[in-house]
Amino acid sequence: MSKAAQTASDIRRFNRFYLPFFHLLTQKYLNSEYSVAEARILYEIYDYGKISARDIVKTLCIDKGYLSRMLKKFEAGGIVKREESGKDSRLSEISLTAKGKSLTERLAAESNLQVEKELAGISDDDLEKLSCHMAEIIKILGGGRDGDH
Amino acid sequence: MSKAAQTASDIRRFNRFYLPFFHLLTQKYLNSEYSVAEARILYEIYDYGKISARDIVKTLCIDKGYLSRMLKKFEAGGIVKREESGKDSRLSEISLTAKGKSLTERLAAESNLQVEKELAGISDDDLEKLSCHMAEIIKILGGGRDGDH
DNA sequence: AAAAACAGTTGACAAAATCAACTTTATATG
DNA sequence: CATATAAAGTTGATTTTGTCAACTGTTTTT
Repeated sequence: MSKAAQTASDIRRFNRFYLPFFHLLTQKYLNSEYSVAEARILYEIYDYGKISARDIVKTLCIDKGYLSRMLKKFEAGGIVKREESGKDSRLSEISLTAKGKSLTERLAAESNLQVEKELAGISDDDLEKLSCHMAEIIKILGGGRDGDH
Repeated sequence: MSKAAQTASDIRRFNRFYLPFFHLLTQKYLNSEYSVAEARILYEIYDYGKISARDIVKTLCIDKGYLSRMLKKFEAGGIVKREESGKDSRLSEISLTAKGKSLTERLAAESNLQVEKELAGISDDDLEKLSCHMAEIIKILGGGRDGDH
């Protein structure tokens, strides 16, 4: 068995433990009234400030029709706003309203709290190690850009 | 900010990187004709050899009606079989047929291959480290039972 | 023996996601 | 320039996925 095959097996074992541990297999986002897909879209817009639907489709790999409807719903709810892009009138610049920003921040905070709950009983020392191991994994797999919220 | 809150934030950053990296946010299982939920059920039965619907519901946290239908479909497809439990006639002992076993093994193999593909270009040394970091995370979070396939 | 709890099935329904057709605007090619 | 081609986004139809509650038959509790 190759090293890569062995590692793949280890990774899958990790996934089988890790995903259910943090409830990462559900479709509702936490206790909230939003789906995971919706939350991801909100985070994406939050991260970029201004972004086109096209780019959301690309980075999140979701159907453009599906996204279109969600954005419509968000707009109706006063969560996102759209302005025509000056250059290309097909594109719209999507951004969060003040309400949308605070909603997204609230969701992030709740998500953090939810994760925090699972960490109860773990020593500060081990928590530190946890962070390090994760950072190392990201480094090895080639990540490490993008900010947090 | 508490250590736990800081760690929660790190974990969420990890998740945002890790989940899309291994395509863990989709509902279709790989290229296969099975959903993630179906694959998880198959793995569960595979792991236990014989298991009741009740226990699948408990460990996977899915709706029993939903499961009932999936099992019906699996049975119709010759993938699982059910026998009445001797003791309690309400329960049925669910197990995989030979066909179901080879299907599950095929899915696992494909999943492994899929993961392996993402590992291309990483040195054996780093792969080793990857496995270690993951094992450490599992240890810290309190896991470490169950086998692999 | 009656009541309560449990395993599983089914029907009705809601939510999530996909697919293809279509409109409008921009870009490429002759 | 003109026409073809492609891209961004919208919409309708449909499928897939998941939820909820009612119901049947069985076991356990009291």
